[in-house]
Amino acid sequence: MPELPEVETVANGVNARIAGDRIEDLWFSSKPEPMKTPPAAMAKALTGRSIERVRRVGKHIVFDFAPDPKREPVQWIVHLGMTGRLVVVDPGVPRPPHTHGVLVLHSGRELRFVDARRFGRMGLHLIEKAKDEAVELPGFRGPGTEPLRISKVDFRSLFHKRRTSIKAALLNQSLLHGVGNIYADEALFRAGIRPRRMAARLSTRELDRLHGAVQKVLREAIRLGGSSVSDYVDAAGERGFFQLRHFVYMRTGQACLVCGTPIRRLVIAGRGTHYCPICQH
DNA sequence: CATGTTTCCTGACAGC
DNA sequence: TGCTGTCAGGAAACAT
Repeated sequence: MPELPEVETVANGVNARIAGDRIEDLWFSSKPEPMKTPPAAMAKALTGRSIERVRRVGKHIVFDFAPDPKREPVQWIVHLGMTGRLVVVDPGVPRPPHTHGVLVLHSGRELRFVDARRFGRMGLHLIEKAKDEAVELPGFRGPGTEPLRISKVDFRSLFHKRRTSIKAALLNQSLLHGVGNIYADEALFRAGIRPRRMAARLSTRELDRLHGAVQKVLREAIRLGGSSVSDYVDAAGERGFFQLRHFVYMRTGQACLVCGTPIRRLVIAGRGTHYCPICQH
């Protein structure tokens, strides 16, 4: 499931392959769920555009285009949801099932959005002024704060009044953007904090430890190409390796890698939550 | 406003 | 073998 490290890996991979290419043609499936913007409007706005850069903002993938004085500035935004894939393929490769969007590029290659479960989204963002950070497309949530850039002080103030569990707060994208279920569990383990603790009751020291753990775990995961837990692959179809470094996620009943105690599972905010009852307090 | 719960989807898997 | 039921979860929509 794509969280910040997986989305970053995909965005960088797509960028490396198609930056500078031009959109010649577009195709979209008839499934309404993945479309934040009607397909006809997306096709009209994007045909002929030159792709300047592809980058990650939060869990969103943002496509920036070369300025065109005759046309309104736009961005194309893709969210991978649970099972979404964005892959660049050479001409002639058969389209797999659950393909919902295809950009046919000038080079002949295709950028495809494939998503079995249809939790992913594609949409157009009309911009008046080019904005570097914000994703304000109606229907797409604002970016919250980038966890890799937030300072210790800002991190503390994000959570210190929240009367909910720290796990739920970490998953709240209007606070921190990009942390999902895997990295919330892994960061809480590394910080030695139980997921059910109320955010507002954490000490400054604990919040500082969590700040460090979130950044460390995300950086390490980016370095390893993300976690391939279900079917995640990057833009070249390669799996990541961070799943080999998981201490708790999906390890219910298995021995804690630090103390040997069986890992426990509970449900918080509707998500499976994994922790060590000895290492985390 | 803040927080909790339900819903959308299909593939994988367990159990019979 | 093939069916049924359960589970996985990001985030919008809805409820409290």
